[in-house]
Amino acid sequence: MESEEARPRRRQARGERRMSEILDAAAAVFAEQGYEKTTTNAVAAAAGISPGSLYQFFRSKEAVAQALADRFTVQMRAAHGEAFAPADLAAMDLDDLIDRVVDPLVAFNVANPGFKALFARPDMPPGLATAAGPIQSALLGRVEAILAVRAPGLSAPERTRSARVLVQIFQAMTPVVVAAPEDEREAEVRELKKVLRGYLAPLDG
Amino acid sequence: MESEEARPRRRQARGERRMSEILDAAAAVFAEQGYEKTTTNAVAAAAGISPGSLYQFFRSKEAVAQALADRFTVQMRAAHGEAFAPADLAAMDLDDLIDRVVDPLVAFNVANPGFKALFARPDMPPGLATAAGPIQSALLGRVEAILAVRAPGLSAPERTRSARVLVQIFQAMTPVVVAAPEDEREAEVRELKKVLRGYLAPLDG
Amino acid sequence: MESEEARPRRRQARGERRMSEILDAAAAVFAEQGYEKTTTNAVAAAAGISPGSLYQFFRSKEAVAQALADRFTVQMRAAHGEAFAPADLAAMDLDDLIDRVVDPLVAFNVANPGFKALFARPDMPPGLATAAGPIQSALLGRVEAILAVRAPGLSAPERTRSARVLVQIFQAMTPVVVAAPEDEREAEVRELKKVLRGYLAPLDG
Amino acid sequence: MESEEARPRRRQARGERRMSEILDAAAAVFAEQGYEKTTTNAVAAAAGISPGSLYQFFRSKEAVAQALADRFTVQMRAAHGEAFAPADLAAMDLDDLIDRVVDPLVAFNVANPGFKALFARPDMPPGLATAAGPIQSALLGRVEAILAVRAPGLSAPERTRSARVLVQIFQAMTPVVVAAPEDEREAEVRELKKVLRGYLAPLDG
DNA sequence: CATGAATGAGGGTTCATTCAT
DNA sequence: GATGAATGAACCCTCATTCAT
Repeated sequence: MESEEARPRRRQARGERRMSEILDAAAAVFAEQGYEKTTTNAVAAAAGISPGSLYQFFRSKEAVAQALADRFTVQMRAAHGEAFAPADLAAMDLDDLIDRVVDPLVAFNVANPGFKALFARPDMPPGLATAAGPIQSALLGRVEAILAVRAPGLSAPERTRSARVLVQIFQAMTPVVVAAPEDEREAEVRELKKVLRGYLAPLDG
Repeated sequence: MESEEARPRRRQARGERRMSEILDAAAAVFAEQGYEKTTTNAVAAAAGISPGSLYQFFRSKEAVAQALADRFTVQMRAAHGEAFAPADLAAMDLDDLIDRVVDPLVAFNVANPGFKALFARPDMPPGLATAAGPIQSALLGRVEAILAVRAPGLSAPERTRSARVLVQIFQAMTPVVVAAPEDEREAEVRELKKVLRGYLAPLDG
Repeated sequence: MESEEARPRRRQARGERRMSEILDAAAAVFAEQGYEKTTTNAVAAAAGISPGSLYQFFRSKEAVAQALADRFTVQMRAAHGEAFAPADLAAMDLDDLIDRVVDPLVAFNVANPGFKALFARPDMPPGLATAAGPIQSALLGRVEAILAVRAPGLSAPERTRSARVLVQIFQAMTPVVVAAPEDEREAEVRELKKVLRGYLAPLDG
Repeated sequence: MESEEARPRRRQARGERRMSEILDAAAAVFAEQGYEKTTTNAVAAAAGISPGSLYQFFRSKEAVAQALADRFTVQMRAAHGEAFAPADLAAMDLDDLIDRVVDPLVAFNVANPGFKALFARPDMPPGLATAAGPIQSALLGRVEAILAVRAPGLSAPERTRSARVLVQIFQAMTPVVVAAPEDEREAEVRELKKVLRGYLAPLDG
């Protein structure tokens, strides 16, 4: 028999797990079909549940995407967590710095092929307010923080713009890296880093 | 009354014009709504024709997108036509070269905001075979040609890869440039060029 | 070949006819199933068209109900049109007056069994703002006008209230009259008139 | 610990209480939303139980409505119980008689706003067989009994019909009375009584 | 060729009901 | 008995496409 406390917690745990499973399924389907062509029924089926059940956890298709994006944000933040510790940022070699930032991000993207489907949603009403918003800003903030240390000569607006450019580059090249066959991936990553270095080097104090 | 010969030709000419008008309308609607959210009826209405008529010229919505992409390819090719004339490529200053290539492309993208809606279609079934394929390869070929002249040390596969990287960068940053308010566009373009130069400089013979 | 003027008019005429057919079908289905249980697909099927076609004429199920209510209003107004001519209202015998008002209304309700399904929609959000609103106010206004002539002693608020009572009575008894087998209908109508007369006689100047 | 005999009885008592609570909740929700728009989950939530539990007491949504109607019938019967005691019916003043019958009924309706939601259900398949059936017949029988005393000249069928008319009137006007702001209620009730008296007076022996 | 009404499969979502715990 | 997650049929509505005129 369950203790009075254990029951709700277990219930909740089960719910959390289900939500997670649904998001896993959604990530897979979004990755394969894109956001618009993805059916909620397809997501439900991929999650092994009925369409009705999906709506017990998420109010709408959009809410699923939102939650998935949120989860990606959290996961990504965790994925490269200490990479941005400002402690040794100043002294580090530029190449090392780039490795430290890029490698976990690439690993994350490779491990989460559904990510890009939400990261760049093109069919959204207003210009930039996609579900990717939070993800983007998370990255942006960190890159800006790095620039503040490594390129102190930049004015605030310049720093913001440069950060945006770097994130943009990363976003642009990531799909190619992810889509590349495993044995070419390394080479693609090298190119990505070259681009970043080429842009960063002149700024680097 | 029309001559027996003139009639078909005129017919054809009228048809061409109609197709062009439809594509104009499609470009506008795609630009505003994105590919998936665009309805064929909306395109027909924007073109001032009936839905049935649209299907007299294009087999499907996809075919409209395809044709539009093709037209963009041709227009773009024309837009920067002689920029790639190999004559003086070898001797030119790198910054000048970049200007020569980038400026017309940017101008084209600014003038054709519908372009990017097809250029980066995320909801397409197979990995990369979007309607943008032809556009991309057109660009790719030219960039490769330039690299062949400016970076003769590169092996063929390296050249291909580098060209792809350059095109990728361009594609990634173009939407930002296009979306930027007019008075900031110049600055965005400068950043784009910085990125390209940063990547190209080490390769440049 | 159609004249330039005839074409749009004929088109429009066809559209009007279709709308009318849909409303006929809707009236039948509403009458049989009630508003909530009525399916738009059922209405379309009853009208001999596809679900999609229905939506070419009406934006939503609600819009169908609205249009039907409007049509009923117009038809009903026409049905007893001159019955309310104020000319001879003053001199007329009370029983005759009641006959003049009630008979056409009853005939209308018998001929339009779908009417009551919209006339008293219980599942609508706000208290009284159903599609029947206009119908009710149409009747109300006319009854008030009659009272102004026949019961000049009533104050304006009293007149309004009395009119509402009369309309209420009529609404309440109409479903019974309509549902009654043909050979009992006459008797039911007599009762209805008795009720009305019983309420009106003391007011009648 | 419960005695072997007490247990089942207590169980049953608890069950009765639960059922009653559910019906309370149902009455409230039906009153607010109407029958069709009311969800069983909403009723369960309002009753503070789970959807599954609701179905332990009632076979279906319809069964809940039925039981609620039954309970209303019983309550109403009790509410005006002795009002119909035939003892002094014959001698009573007509106005007094009406007061005696109407006042408790009005009070009951005011106190049970959910009543009317079931009393006049429009979306029911067959002509008249709504959940209100029993309620109606209960009232009907009593009114008929009164008429038998007060209007002995009426034939049996006439009596039945007249009773139905009276009940109909009452039903029609009750929603208005209930919905009226408190300070206008009295006036509405007066009108209702006027209607009833106007119809009854000629029949009254 | 043009038209635009017509089509109908399918999408997102709801809700009465069931069932494993 | 109680729970509440799970179910799945069905609803309203959209839109790419067709076809009679």
